[in-house]
Amino acid sequence: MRSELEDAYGFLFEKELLEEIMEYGILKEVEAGEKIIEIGDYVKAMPLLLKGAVKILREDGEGDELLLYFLERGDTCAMTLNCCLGDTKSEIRAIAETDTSLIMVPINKMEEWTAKYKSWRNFVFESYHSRLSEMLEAIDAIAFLNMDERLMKYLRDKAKINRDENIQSTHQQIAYDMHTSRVVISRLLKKLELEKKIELQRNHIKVIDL
Amino acid sequence: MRSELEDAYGFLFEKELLEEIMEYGILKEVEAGEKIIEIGDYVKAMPLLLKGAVKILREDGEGDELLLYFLERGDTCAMTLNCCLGDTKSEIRAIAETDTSLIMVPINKMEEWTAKYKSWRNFVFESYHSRLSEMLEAIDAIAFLNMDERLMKYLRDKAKINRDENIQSTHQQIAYDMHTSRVVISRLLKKLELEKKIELQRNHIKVIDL
DNA sequence: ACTCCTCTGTAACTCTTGTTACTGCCAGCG
DNA sequence: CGCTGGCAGTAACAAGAGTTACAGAGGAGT
Repeated sequence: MRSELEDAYGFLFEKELLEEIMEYGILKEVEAGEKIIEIGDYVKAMPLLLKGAVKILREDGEGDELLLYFLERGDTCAMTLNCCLGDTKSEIRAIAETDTSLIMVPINKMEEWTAKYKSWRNFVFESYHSRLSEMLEAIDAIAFLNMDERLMKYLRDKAKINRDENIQSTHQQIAYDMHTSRVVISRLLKKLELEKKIELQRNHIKVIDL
Repeated sequence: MRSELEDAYGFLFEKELLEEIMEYGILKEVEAGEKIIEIGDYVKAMPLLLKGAVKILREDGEGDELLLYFLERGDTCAMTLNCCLGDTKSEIRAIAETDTSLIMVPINKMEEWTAKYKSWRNFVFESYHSRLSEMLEAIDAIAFLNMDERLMKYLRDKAKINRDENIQSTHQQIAYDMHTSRVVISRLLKKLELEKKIELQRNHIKVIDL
């Protein structure tokens, strides 16, 4: 845990802060696909990502989902931050995209560190900043792009986050993430293949035009 | 300025902080329709809303807009906050919805107060929280609602922010805010009128079903 | 090889939204 | 008074996305 923490956050935080994180944080390992936070959960700790990737989803009234963005090593969930401080329920769902390790930091420490460590304050602000930017990007995609462009963006993002141009997903899974239907995704994937931007195989998509 | 500041923020901030805001903040009055922040601007001060309302817009590549949310008295622009701290350009446009007064606080003070005043920290976090929530609401509207539902939500929001069920807008202005075309808005407004949810007159919409 | 189940491809149709084009209305102004 | 320009209503059509239905391909297990 120590070396992973230092790898991911060493250049950001002071030695004492790292020590405190080691002392009060709880290591949590999550497998790909496992749920980390559910909508409506009260969140009692804030996660710091050490390894892996997490996808953040929003849900509509009928239980259908929409992918907002991915988190990576060195990120934290600003939504959780919110919930911790405001003592409100989670408005999003977090699911491990790959096998993931994270450190759960109890809320009361957060308060303390915000007053005590400048580096922590900067981290928290920086984190909010990134998340707002990613929300804007999500809005741009939904509001300004057509489905085929959104799909291409989705595939690129996914390839990037997994560090692998080969994506192991079914069309149905993609459709869930993008809040549309399987048929639409199949149709557009075929179109993208004809445009030589991707290659299709069963349970497998290779992104060429990264 | 003092009484307005106390009205809007008195219950939030300590006396000393209010004094500091009075000392270092600059009062700015903006007329309805005037631009406050443009995309790409470097932001050197953070605004605290005393009076009026501000609309926050996002722009696509072609110069078309999309309304994200409104700010009211007691709000601040988390985006600006971001820009100040991160020294990055504004990613949004801010336009006065009504005649508005705001206090511009220089960035360097912000840093200082974050360390010094707990109430300021809470305010900043609370502000981020609200903005993230509003972004989520915006995403919900775009991703999950049909145009007619979005339009109704827009009209209700607008009536609320102006504290007036009578909206003085042309169909074209609404179309800009919602990133669609005038014809679509006219069509849907007519439909909403038939459903007795609104009443239409020239340059004027009355929201019945608030 | 056969079976079963999941995944993918495709056609045909509907619905919503966007586009183009034209008409008439109203207000302000010379 | 009539002209003009901005605004609103509407029709007709186009395009994109969602839906339903069905056929066939691929893989795992027997």
